[in-house]
Amino acid sequence: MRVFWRHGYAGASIGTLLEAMGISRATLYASFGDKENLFRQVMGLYEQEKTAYMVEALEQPSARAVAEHLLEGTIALQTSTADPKGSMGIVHSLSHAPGDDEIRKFVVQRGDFWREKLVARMVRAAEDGDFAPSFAARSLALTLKAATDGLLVAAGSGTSEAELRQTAATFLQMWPGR
Amino acid sequence: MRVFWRHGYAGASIGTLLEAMGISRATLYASFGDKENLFRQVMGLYEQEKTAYMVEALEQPSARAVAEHLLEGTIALQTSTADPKGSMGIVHSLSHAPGDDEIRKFVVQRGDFWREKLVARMVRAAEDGDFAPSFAARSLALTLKAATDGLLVAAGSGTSEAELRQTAATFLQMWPGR
DNA sequence: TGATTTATGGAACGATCGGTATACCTAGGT
DNA sequence: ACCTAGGTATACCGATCGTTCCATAAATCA
Repeated sequence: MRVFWRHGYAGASIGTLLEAMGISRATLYASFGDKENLFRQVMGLYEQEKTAYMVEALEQPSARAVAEHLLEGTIALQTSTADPKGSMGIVHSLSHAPGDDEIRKFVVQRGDFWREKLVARMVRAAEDGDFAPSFAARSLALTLKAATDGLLVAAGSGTSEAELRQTAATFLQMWPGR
Repeated sequence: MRVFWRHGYAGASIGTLLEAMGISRATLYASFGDKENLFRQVMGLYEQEKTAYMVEALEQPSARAVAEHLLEGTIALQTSTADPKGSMGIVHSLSHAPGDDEIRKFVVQRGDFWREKLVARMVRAAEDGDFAPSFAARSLALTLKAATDGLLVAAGSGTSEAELRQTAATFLQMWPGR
């Protein structure tokens, strides 16, 4: 997972994957079929292990709490010294190298799924009166998504955790109250 | 430029570049040296042709006007049918494929340059009293940068111009007044 | 013990990559 | 008429890629 995360699908060579997994070439192909199939299973592991905070965030009681939890989870994902920086999803959703087409579609589809979950949550928050009616629920969700994606891009280019936290705090300062 | 933009450095093969440029292999190597040098010159063209709106944005009279111009320019960059979606800078700043190291450093360095320009502009805006003193100028700049990067990520994954505009409008709605 | 599964190391495959070298062509200047 | 500069087409180089195949060794189990 970390090899794909760090180097991207095309940049992760079979040899590098074998070394990291500690198995032989034949075993990999017998167990996973091919590289693309392996990546799909890896994405499942990534969502399960690394983006569980998204589920928790959606369960928060208010729009602000959702935003707080989502931003905090995004930053926490960048604090591990063992894991690569940035987002595995974003890296692959932007990869338009020839041959990466199926991979890109797959990853974008996963991203769309979570985006719509967030939109739905903000629609409910609007009904709860969590923010002023002058704000469109869907747009507010997309703005929050853009903010977390922006943080992940910044993290991937080497921005420090402290600066990420300040950025997130400022975004929350801008976040509309009821 | 569009070949690098669409496919990324590693994904842009020499053959594809030759076809797009309409020259022969020997001419390319005689004129540009190697692929990396060609890319550096392409990045210069990109900044000059496609990101001129950043300079204009920094010249706007208020923090809000800067944000408006920056967001508008970011979205306008995504409206061309001839150009690829997303940002050439972001795509390459996240590419950690082996051999892309020098390219990544170069692009990240360009991004840092513009980020600091934006920070400096927001510091001046703070002195002008463009927003409440409870907001930190640097963090506000980073938040704006995160928002534009988030928009570019969304655009790269196929988000429509209409939704990008609504997202930008909502962000501006959140933007602090004086 | 003997049979079966599952792993291994290693060779080989066709394809593609960035980059180089060679031979030929053509327009312009003196 | 001749030389030169800069273009093209084409073949080739070594390296790396994902993938397949094969003979063999280790572990599992009736």
